[in-house]
Amino acid sequence: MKRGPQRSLNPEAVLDAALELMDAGGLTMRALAARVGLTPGALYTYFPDRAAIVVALADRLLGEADVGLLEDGDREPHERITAFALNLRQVLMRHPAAMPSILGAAFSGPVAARVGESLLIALPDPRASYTVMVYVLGAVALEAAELDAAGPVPPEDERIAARRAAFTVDPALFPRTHAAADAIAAYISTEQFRWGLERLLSSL
Amino acid sequence: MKRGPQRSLNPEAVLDAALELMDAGGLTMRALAARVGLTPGALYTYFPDRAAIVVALADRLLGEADVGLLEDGDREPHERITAFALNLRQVLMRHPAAMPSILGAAFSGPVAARVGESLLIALPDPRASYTVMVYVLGAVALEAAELDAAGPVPPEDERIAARRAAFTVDPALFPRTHAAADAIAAYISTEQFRWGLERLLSSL
DNA sequence: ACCTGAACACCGTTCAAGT
DNA sequence: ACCTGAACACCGTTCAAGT
Repeated sequence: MKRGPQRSLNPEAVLDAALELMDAGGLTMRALAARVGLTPGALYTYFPDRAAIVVALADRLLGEADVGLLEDGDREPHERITAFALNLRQVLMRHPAAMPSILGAAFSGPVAARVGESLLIALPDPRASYTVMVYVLGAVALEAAELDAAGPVPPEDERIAARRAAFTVDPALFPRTHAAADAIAAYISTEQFRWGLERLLSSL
Repeated sequence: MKRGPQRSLNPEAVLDAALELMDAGGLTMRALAARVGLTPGALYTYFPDRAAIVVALADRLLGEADVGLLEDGDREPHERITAFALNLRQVLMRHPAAMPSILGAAFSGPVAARVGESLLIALPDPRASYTVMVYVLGAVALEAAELDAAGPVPPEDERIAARRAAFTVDPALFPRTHAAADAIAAYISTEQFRWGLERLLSSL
């Protein structure tokens, strides 16, 4: 749905373009200006600086997660948290290049407060809530880190196969690592994510 | 131990200077060259590009953690892992500005293999090992993210007090968050880190 | 208020030329 | 092999001037 330079421009339209550029591997003020049909300097009418754009983008992405999953009264709390964690991981992995921004800005924005509150509904102990958030964001950060900045995200099974093929260690030096090669290749799998989350939740 | 331009320069000396610049909040090839008494172009004799310097730096930092803590046969596995996790957190928090690089490159370097192998000694199930690593790196990433890029890291109690003072949410909209303000301010505390880790380990 | 055009003070990287 | 000097192709941000 490319539209070229907009007739009437608003901050949301600028963010749309910024996200596309970030996904494509390079968000610069100059590229962003060109994308929305503006001169670089004109962007400063909409945002004070580049950092503000990145923060707004992070908050918007976090907002795409479905916090309603946490508040579904018909399901067990652990079930709700698992559903939300899987959903959040999926949402964030649609834009892996934005993950560093999420980590850098996640809990300052208005949407972060909404996520935190909903999490406390399902998991009233704040220490437990934060531990879950640490796990989810940590797992996604490590998963996103090994993706090419540019280009679409390959299917999970392809990424695992690529990890397995590329994996080599000296069996003499690292025997346990060598023996665990299959499991290590699958570190980024949904199954691993779910396994760790289940372990964690079972003690919270 | 400032020495100015070196007589004989090696890659390690370049990395020393690079780490200082990263801690100071800005690692650029030009600043790095000036720091070691070189012209920017000369750096490409030591490293192929800036990314290679960052990766080497990340691996070096990870190497400062004491993997021996994981292999101490006299102590319980969970005790060893706790000691190592606290040590790794401490080591990484000495250079918070390098944390994005750690996340971005942590498991490609040679030192990462050593850490992984040692972790498998204390925690033989690779899925469990990875879950611990996700927790530690996730917690440190979130803690490091809210620090100023430049300048030294303030003491933990000061950082918690600052978080508490800055914390405000609408009690009507976010009642649980409002009630948990003290615990939320302490999310970055050693106590919270230890609490989450203990919960996690108790089920692994 | 919104935007242009032009400038300022930077970047990373390359490369002929020197030693 | 190591390094300089100079250039190339970029950056983010500011600001007078226009509408």
